Amino acid sequence: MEDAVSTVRRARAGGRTRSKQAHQAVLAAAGDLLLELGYRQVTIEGIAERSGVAKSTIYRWWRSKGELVMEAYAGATALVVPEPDTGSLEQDLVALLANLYAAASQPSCALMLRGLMAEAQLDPDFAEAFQYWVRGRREVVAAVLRRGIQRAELPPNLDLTHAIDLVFGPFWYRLLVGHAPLDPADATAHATRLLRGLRG
Amino acid sequence: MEDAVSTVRRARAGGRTRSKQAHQAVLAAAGDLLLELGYRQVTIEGIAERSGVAKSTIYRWWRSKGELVMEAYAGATALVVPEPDTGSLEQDLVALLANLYAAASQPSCALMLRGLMAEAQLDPDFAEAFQYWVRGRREVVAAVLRRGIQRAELPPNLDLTHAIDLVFGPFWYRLLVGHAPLDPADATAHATRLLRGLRG
Amino acid sequence: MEDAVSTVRRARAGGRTRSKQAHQAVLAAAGDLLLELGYRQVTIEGIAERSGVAKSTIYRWWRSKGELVMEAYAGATALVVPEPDTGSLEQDLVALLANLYAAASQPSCALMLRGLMAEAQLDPDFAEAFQYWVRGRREVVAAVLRRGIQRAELPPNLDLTHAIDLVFGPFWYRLLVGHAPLDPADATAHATRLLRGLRG
Amino acid sequence: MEDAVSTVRRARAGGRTRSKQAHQAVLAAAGDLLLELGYRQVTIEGIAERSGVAKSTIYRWWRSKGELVMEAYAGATALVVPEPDTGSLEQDLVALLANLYAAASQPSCALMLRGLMAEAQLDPDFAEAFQYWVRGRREVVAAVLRRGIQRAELPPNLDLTHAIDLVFGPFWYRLLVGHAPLDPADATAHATRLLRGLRG
DNA sequence: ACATAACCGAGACGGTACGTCAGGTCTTGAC
DNA sequence: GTCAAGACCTGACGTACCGTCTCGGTTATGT
Repeated sequence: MEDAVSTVRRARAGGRTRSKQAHQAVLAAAGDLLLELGYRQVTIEGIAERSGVAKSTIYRWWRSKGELVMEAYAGATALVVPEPDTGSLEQDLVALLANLYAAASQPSCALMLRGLMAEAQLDPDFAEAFQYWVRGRREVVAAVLRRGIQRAELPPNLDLTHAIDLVFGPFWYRLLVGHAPLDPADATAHATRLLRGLRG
Repeated sequence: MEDAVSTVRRARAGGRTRSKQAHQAVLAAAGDLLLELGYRQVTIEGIAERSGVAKSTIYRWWRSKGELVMEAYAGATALVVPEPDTGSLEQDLVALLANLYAAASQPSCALMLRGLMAEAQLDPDFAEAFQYWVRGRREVVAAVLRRGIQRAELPPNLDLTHAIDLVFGPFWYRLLVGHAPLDPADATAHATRLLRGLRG
Repeated sequence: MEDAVSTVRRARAGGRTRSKQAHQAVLAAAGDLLLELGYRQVTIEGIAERSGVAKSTIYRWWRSKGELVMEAYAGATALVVPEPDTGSLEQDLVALLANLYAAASQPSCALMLRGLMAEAQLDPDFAEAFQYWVRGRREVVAAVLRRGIQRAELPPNLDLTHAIDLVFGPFWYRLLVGHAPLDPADATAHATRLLRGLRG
Repeated sequence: MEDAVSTVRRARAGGRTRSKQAHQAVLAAAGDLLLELGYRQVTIEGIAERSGVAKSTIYRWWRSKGELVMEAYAGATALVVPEPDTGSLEQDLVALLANLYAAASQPSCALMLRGLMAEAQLDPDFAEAFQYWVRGRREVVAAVLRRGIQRAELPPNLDLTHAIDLVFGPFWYRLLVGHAPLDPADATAHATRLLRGLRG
């Protein structure tokens, strides 16, 4: 993951190799500070100080705060939305949504997700990276839905894009607006209503 | 609307009256700059310069950029999502969503909405004002759905909160992530799928 | 004193009369704040708040902080340097200097004097008012010295201006630089050396 | 001189070296503006603009306007009052005072000195720096007087502090109050009267 | 083995905007 | 006509971070 985002930048031709230690320290410090302060209060300078890594070193490897935070978060979240495969579409969706809701119930995780979404609105460069990540999450759901189509649990002409929007949309909306809590218990209701809408 | 947000601050007891002119100039400048530059690039100093109003005067009436922008936007958007009442739940929803999608198709409007949502993630104070506004929008939909229940187009035990999330959630999600265009033509499909999900 | 500085400004022609109360409150507040905070920290706004008098009212009667402070201080200091007349030049000078040193030993008085001198350096308008006051003090010493000349204790061709500079100069210098304390006990030594210099 | 005031701040341990160019530009701009506008009208922002150096860089090296001006002036004035050594006390004093009066006759120099003295009254931190500088000037005079004592031109029990006050006091007093011009021709008279006072 | 080049720390630098403060002017309405 | 209240423009304040740029010093190759 790391490499995909920030390494493979120039062909090596001698010279000191990149310090894994500095790299880790930066990501760790970024993660810690995000949890402590929230996205906006986190600054590159703060991360530099906390991690003991020079500001210029950070700028060498990440172009912006958003990109850095993205990477700091990417590893952790890989586990969060594993692709379920229970044999039943409904159970798959329930599992998936339950996972999602559970993750977002952790305040730290919720804060990060909200900060990332905010940054994506404000920084076009970061938006691209963020969208790339989102597409990955969407693909997981797409796979589940495709299996549902194969099993004839869903109509073959289903508009996948819209369908996936119905999975993630209400979740993000509630996460971002905060008008109601994100209770993992709601995952089942969400999934049920969702399925009814998708089935012709 | 304006008054609800920033006036009624202290009862008049002598003193020069607040300049309507300055107030308007600030909101106008804020609106213009938002369209030109996008949320992040807009600064209080820029607004002050453009409007010819002193920075301190701006800070007297608005605590943050977000609050100001909120007010600048609130008036304009009041028209955008009027409550439809066609006699048919489906047509009401279609009208409502079509309006929503149409508004968001204007890049300027989309930019504003995204900026506001971002700010709400980053500034707790602003989040409150934003949520207040969002609740207003939600209430419009709630009224539509309640009429649907009265007409027995929807089950009486419908969870309104979840239902409204299904209306706004996919819309905002697509607006914020930008993985697919917000085509007003999709409003009908969205409404249809939605209704199927809501009807027991 | 007060009137000389700030009243007799416009011929009265009906209307509400000037509030003596406001006037006193301002001077009192100014005096208090000067002692509490020192010259620089005192602001017109602070005086307005403390005295309960409107800022605009203050500006109506005094053109600047310096002028106000000057007036606040003028009454009090009238007592400080009364003209001594003991019959002996030496004793007159000792009395005069002792008075001076004693006044400056009070921190509050020292602070005021230093603030006034500072303001005089920075504001030409105020400098004029300040110089007017200083000339009054100098005249007191001039009278003492003239009596000394009459009694033949001093040469008749004495340069009074230089002579008075020798009286006040070292005093102010020490007060302003603060390199050594202003001990009233030093007044005698100062007077003695002074006399020796003045006598041909 | 410069180093004593603002450099030798932290031992080099990596990091870009301080820009002599920026340093000089700031001092030059400060000097120019002082002459053009006078102490009070000079602002850090003005100096930043004139010098082309960022405000933050100025604040990095000087804590206040006074400190900066002090340094801007300190170098220039080092030459102004060199220690005279003519072999005769009287001639030494005359030379010294003539120098002093001549410097203060230049309006620019007078303005600076007055501004520095004012600032010293208003800012305790600056007062310390100013006093340090004053002590240096005093030490020059002390050396002259000590030679006078060695040559038995002055009594051995002379109170040096008071003596030096008599040298600088009347000078500063006249400079600050402005009741009479500072004519270099007066230096001789001043010195004469002074000596008479000091000699037992 | 040792030069080369990329790495890294420190931190100075020019910037931009921040949010605050006080100054001084003006307007309103009560007395 | 004076006064308290307080809105207003102005301008400077001192701070925080930004992203860039030297520095001096430290590794790992790769020849």
